[in-house]
Amino acid sequence: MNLSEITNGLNDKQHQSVALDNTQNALILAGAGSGKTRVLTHRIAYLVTQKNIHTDSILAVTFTNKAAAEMRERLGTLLRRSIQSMWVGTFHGLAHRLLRTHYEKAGLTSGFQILDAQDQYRIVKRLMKENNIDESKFPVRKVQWFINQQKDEGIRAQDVDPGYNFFVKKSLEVFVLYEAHCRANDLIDFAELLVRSYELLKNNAELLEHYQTRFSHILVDEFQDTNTVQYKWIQQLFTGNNQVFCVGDDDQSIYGWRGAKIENITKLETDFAPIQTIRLEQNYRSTGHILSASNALIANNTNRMGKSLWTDAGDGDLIDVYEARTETDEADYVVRKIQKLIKDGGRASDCAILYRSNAQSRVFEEVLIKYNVPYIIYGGLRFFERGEIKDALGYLRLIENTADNVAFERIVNFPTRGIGNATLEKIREFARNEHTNLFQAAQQVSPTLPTRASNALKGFIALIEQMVDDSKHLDLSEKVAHLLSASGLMNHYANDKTDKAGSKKENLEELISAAKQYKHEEDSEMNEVVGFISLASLDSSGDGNAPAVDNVQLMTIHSAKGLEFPNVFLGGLEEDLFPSRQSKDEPHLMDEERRLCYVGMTRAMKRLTLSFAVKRFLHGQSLYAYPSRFLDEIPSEYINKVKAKFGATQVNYQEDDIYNQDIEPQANGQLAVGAGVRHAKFGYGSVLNFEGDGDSARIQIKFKTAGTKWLIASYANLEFV
DNA sequence: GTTCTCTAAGTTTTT
DNA sequence: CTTAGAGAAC
Repeated sequence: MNLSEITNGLNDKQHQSVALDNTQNALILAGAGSGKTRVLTHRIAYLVTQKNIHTDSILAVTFTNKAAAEMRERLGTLLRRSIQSMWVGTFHGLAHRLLRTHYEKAGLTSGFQILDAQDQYRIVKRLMKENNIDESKFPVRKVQWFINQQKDEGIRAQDVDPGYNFFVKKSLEVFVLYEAHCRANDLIDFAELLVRSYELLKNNAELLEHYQTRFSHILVDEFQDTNTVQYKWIQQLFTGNNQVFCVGDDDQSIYGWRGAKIENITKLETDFAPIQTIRLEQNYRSTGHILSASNALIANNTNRMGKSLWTDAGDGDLIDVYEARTETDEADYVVRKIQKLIKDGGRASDCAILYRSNAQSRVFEEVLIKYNVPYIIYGGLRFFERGEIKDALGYLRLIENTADNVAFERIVNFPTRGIGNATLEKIREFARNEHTNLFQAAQQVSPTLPTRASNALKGFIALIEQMVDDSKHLDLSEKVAHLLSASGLMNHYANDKTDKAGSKKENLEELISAAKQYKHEEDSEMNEVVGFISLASLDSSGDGNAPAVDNVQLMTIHSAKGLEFPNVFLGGLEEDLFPSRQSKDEPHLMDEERRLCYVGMTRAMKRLTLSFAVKRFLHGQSLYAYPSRFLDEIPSEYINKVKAKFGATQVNYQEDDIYNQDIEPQANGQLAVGAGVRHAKFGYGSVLNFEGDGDSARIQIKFKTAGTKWLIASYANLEFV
């Protein structure tokens, strides 16, 4: 591969960044839509092909799994060679890898488990209860928050100065208990992954030196989102004999609430000196008005590093600002506009609806269903975070490692089998006194219990032992399938009357196929089951498969970062919602809200629509709201104001008459969007959406009486009418 | 010990 | 509007 292949189509600044001398540290201040990912991947390609840097010597860190996957893919096609051995991943993913490889030196056993936010919450809550700390005075969530905040700063419990703040004092008590509990049980929460791997290298000079020598080139994406520990992690690997290449944009820092420090970008210039700073300011994404409006908005922030984006793409359309009467009116306007775009030849997937908080998605969802517009929601409750999935994984974890106490607690009495709190408390006490795990404690305690409890517990122990035995020779997906039926989970959810749509059962079936699709890396530090379980904790999205059908995309602005769409609808621009109420009192929080708005607006390529509702139903009550201050900060010359005429949204719309809709039906044989179907239990309905074909197809159907559901073709037994 | 019903409290963003 | 928790009835 020659140089021109790599630098082809890059502008001057991009070219300069990519082809910097390989002994040079660099900070690339890359504005929204300035080709940041491109520069990063081409830089790696340049190093590998032009400077003969081995792929093993490259460490590339991103913030999200999505970004890491994208980078891997782009590099694969660009380099046309295996990048297997290259360390590309998220901070958390790479830290995890370090800990798995050197678990002993990190003070862990090979079976250590990752705690997700929910697991952590449960543990903090139980510790507080056991130690009589009043939850009403010290909310669990706040204490959990406090603990994570310290850890994001790299601060251990013993290093916290309680001062005279009573809340801090109490939280610190819990922090101490929590740390002891995690150490005793081999538990690693998200923040701990980073702190522990940082300490691992700090305390093992040879190990640190090994990685310092190995990684001659360290590349970091989204540098403005790094927190203190992440910064120290990078700094520690840097010796001056290797090079860093950091890409970031201070105007897009939106994770301050999670401990991210924008200042880290400025600190780079001293801590990694000499470092060359290059600004990428040409925007290739948005048209002129959108860009000017975004520039004007962000100019209201203080302490910017300074940067002004420009484009030669022309002015484009004005930004529509819609004044809705209510949140339903807002959604109605947005969805009908999307329908019109589709009718005029646009694609649904070219449209994105963005919002500040997840709760706002519901109204949009309802209206999209009403108008039969296919959609997909990102975020919200993620696949691997669903209760039924965590139950199943609990069994998988316990079978893999009976010492897994978190898993034990979760499933010992689920589905219910007569093991109550009284019994559990005895098991816990025994485990504490004898320094053993809960499963072993249960084995010891069971004969001493009253008959009923004893039998119940013995039954559970036998069940797990049997499952361990049975699944020895099964592969991963067979294991999952087996445990679902043997544990009684599948049966439980199949008979669950509260699960009206049967979606929990479907999710469990989905878990089997997720296990089937899981690709385990041969040279991994983990076995297949542990690898799968870790994936479930670290990559909560779970939806690896892209939507097969053309869908409108709904997500929070946070999850839209790094993405772009031809048509963006940004809703809920009201004071106290966006900017959020919690950010009002603190100028630096307000600045972050503004950056968030800036990120949202700069996702748009061709058309941007902003909207706000005069009256909004939120938190169970209707409130009148003022338009967001951000709207006032956009000069009126870029804006086209749209207002609801009274009655304008009263459409002559018939529930069942999907043929009156503005949607082009998509078809795959008999299976077609809009096709009428009959289901034995749910009755008549029409197809809204589908993925895949044949028996494995998943079909979304709006039933006349039973609501909207996703069904699997092979189970649903549909009759086309 | 389990299940049902009622009340109260909390609601930004995510690896 | 949701969800978690308490209390009562089985």
